[in-house]
Amino acid sequence: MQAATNLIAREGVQAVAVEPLAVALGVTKGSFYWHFKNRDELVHAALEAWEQDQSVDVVSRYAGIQDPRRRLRVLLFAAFEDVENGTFSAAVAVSSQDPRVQPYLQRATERRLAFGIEAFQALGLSEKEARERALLAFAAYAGYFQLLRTTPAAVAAVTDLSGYVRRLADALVPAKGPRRP
Amino acid sequence: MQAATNLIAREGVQAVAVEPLAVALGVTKGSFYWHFKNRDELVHAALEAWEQDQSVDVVSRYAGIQDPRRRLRVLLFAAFEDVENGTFSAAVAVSSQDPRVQPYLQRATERRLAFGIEAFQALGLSEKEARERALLAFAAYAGYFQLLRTTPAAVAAVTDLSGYVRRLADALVPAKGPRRP
DNA sequence: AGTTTACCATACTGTTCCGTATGGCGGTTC
DNA sequence: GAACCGCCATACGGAACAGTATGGTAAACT
Repeated sequence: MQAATNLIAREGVQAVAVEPLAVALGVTKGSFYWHFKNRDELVHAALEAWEQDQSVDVVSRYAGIQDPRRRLRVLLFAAFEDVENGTFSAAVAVSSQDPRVQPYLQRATERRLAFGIEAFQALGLSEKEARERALLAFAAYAGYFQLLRTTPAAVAAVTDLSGYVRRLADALVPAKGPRRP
Repeated sequence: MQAATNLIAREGVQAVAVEPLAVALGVTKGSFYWHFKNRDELVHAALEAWEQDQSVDVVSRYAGIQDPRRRLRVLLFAAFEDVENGTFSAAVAVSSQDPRVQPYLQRATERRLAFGIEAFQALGLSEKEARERALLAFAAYAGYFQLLRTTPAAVAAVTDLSGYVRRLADALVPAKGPRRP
C-alpha cells in the first residue's frame, strides 16, 4: 500500500499495476491477490488513507484558531508548505477521469472549498464574495502544485515561495483597519 | 486527427488508442497505419497543431495592445474566456508524465509565463515581482480549468466568472493613479 | 489494356496486464 | 503427529492493445 501511494504520487493512479508492483517489491501476484481482492481494492485503500489523513489534519490544526484573519493566513501558508499533500493532490487530480478516483477527489475538493468559504465568511464577507475568493485561493493552490509537477523548471525560477503566498494572502484577505496608503 | 484532439481534450493523451479510435471512426487499423507511422505520430500531430494555434492566437491578439495595463486585463479575461483552449491545456497537463507530451507542455507553459512576466514588467515592476505575479496568475488560470475538468460541480457554484477574473486582475494589476478609497 | 498508386480491410504476432486455479511450506492447534 | 491455516509461488486463461504482413479495389496514368 505504501508502494501504491508512492506510485500514485509520482505517476498517477493508472500507474498502479499489480504485476509491476509485485515485481518491484520482490513478491509475486499470487501473494498480492491473497491480501487484496483485486486491483481496485488497493487503489481504494490508498485513496481512503489519503482522505483520512486530510480530515485529521484540517480539523486538528486550523479549526482551533479563533481570529479569522489569522486562521486564513495560517491556512494558506500551511497548505502551500505541505508539499507532500500538495503534490499528491495534484497527482490525484491527474487521474480524475478514473471512476474510482472521482468520488475521493470530489469530496476532497468540496471539503476544502467549503472550509475556505467558511473562513472567508468569518471575515464578514458575503457568501458570494467568500465563494469567489475561496475558489481563487484554491485554484492558485491547485495550479501551483500542478505546475510544480508538470514543469518544475518554470516554478523553480520563483525561489521565494513565501513571497508568492504572501502576495496571494494580501490579495484575498482584506486589511484589518481602514486602508491608509 | 480531429478525433484524437477530441479524445485528448476529454480523456487525456493516454486515451488515444489506435484500435478504439479506428472503430469509432468506422475504419480499421490497416487504414490508420497507412496515414500514420505509429501511434506516437498521431499524438505528436495533434499536439503540434495545438502549439501552432496558441502561438498564432497570442501574437495576433495581444501583442498589438500598447497600454500595458489594458493589455494585461485583456490578456487575463481572454485567457479565461477561451474555455476550449483552457480545458485542452488542462487535459494536456493531465498527461504530463507522458514523455511525448512533456516538451509541448514545457514549451507552452514557459511561453505563457514569459509573456505574462513581460506584461507585468511593462507596468514597471521588477523582474522578481513580475515573475511572482505572472506565476500567480498562471496558477490561478491552470487551477481554474483543472477544477472545471475534475470537479465541475464545485466551480458551477461560482456563476459569475467575470467577477472571479476581475478579482484576480484587481489583485495583480496595481491601480493606475494614487489610490483614493 | 496494363501498370501503378492511393487507400482500406483481414489476419496474423507479440506484449502487457488482470484475474484465477492450484500447490507448497512453515507454524499452530488439537 | 495429523489436520489446519496463513502466506507465498507457479502456471495458466483471457482481454486489450501496438504494430506488421499481405491482399483487395477503384481511380489515374501510360
